[in-house]
Amino acid sequence: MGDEQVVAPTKQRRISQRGIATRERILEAANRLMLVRGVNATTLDDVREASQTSKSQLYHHFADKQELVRALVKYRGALVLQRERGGLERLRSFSGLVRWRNALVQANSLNNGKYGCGLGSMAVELSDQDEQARSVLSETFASWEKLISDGLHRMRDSGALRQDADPEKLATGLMAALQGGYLLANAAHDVAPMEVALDMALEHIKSFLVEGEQPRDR
Amino acid sequence: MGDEQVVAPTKQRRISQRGIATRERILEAANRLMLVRGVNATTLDDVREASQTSKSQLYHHFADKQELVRALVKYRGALVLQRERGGLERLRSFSGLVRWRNALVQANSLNNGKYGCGLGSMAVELSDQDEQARSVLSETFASWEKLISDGLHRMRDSGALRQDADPEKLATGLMAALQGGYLLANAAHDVAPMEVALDMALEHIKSFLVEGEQPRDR
DNA sequence: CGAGGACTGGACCAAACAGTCCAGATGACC
DNA sequence: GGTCATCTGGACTGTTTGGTCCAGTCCTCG
Repeated sequence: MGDEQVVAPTKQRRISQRGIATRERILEAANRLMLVRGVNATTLDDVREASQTSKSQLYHHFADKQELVRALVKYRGALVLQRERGGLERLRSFSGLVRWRNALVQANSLNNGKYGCGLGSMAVELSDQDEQARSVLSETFASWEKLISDGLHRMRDSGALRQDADPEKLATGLMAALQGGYLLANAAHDVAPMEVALDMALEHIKSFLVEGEQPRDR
Repeated sequence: MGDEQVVAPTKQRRISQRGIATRERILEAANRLMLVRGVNATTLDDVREASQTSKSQLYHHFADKQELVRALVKYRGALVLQRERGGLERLRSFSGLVRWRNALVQANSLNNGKYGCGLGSMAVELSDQDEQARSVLSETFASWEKLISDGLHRMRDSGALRQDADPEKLATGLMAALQGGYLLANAAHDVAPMEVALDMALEHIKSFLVEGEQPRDR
């Protein structure tokens, strides 16, 4: 993580390395600020100051605030999917799911549950305000769920999961538990509800494990 | 429902019926607008116009926007708890839980999943912005969960639920599934994810039902 | 029925905000 | 190394926003 160029510029005009770097710097600052303050409570002057840029740079790289927000939606989506791909694309066993859970819980407990999920909070704030942003967010959630359901499919194919398990529904349930967990943890400033929620979802998946089957990987 | 005076005025100065009515009208308008646009995206002029009041009335009844928002948090909290008390305080069986689920799903499907939960969306928007609002929201969620866990306690006491079931954790999990379901349904503009999430949580509770026990009420 | 506080209408204000503009610096390509 | 588009600094603008003010009306209670 960190330096990769996660989102390509939109327009097909010539673009310099310096330009790319500035654009990235703006997005990175917007990402940081809007995660803690929320999208609507963050002003362009906040972003300008935090990114050490000027008004003209903001408007050179983004048509207006809405475009910046939409770019941020894609930016965050790419970051989350990249991170989650790392934790999920080799998922083949229940214990892998537990490790994935632990990583999320640990990350969230570092801020005592604050801030919630970067995608979830944007979804709440933007869904009824920017149809295009909502649509991208919805697709991102779908991709995220697919990473999970692909893993569950692998588990089912390998015989770890029963044939009557429905990977898509299990993945949706797990994602809802995760998002609801983030939300409650944020309201409580305590990671505990997120743990309970994820454990419920994992317990539910566990109930579809083939009886007596033992986890196979390390 | 509709006309009950849900939230009492805060200050202990004399207050007339007309004043109460105006205050209520402002809160009702703020409630309506901020549900669809979000708190930060709704201006006081929006509220003033929608409530057919004037600037001076807004500031006569509320110190500033933050106070209005905090009053709204309590107002919505009282409304939700009132509604939920109706659906949950007589909860004694699993089928009662299913009826409760159906009511929520049906209500949400009327707007194709849009808008989400009035409390959940405020929690996301305000938790990192207004500590006092966060605290009230957190307590409201706790009260809501208690309505559920009280019902589960009754089920456990009556022998419907196994002794090793933990009503508090089950309630938290169910609440997380509900909130996550609202969030995903809002992003997808489709109630389906909420159904899947609630069904997962209900299935989980079901796994704690006493074997062979039949639902007893009508 | 009079006095004083609750309540209201709406003009007004200062600050914050998104967005514009242009002159100049930088970089890429011939 | 000349040319032209990309990129940048920052002053500027028009509007929106939260918030103030005051004159006047309504209501309550003695």
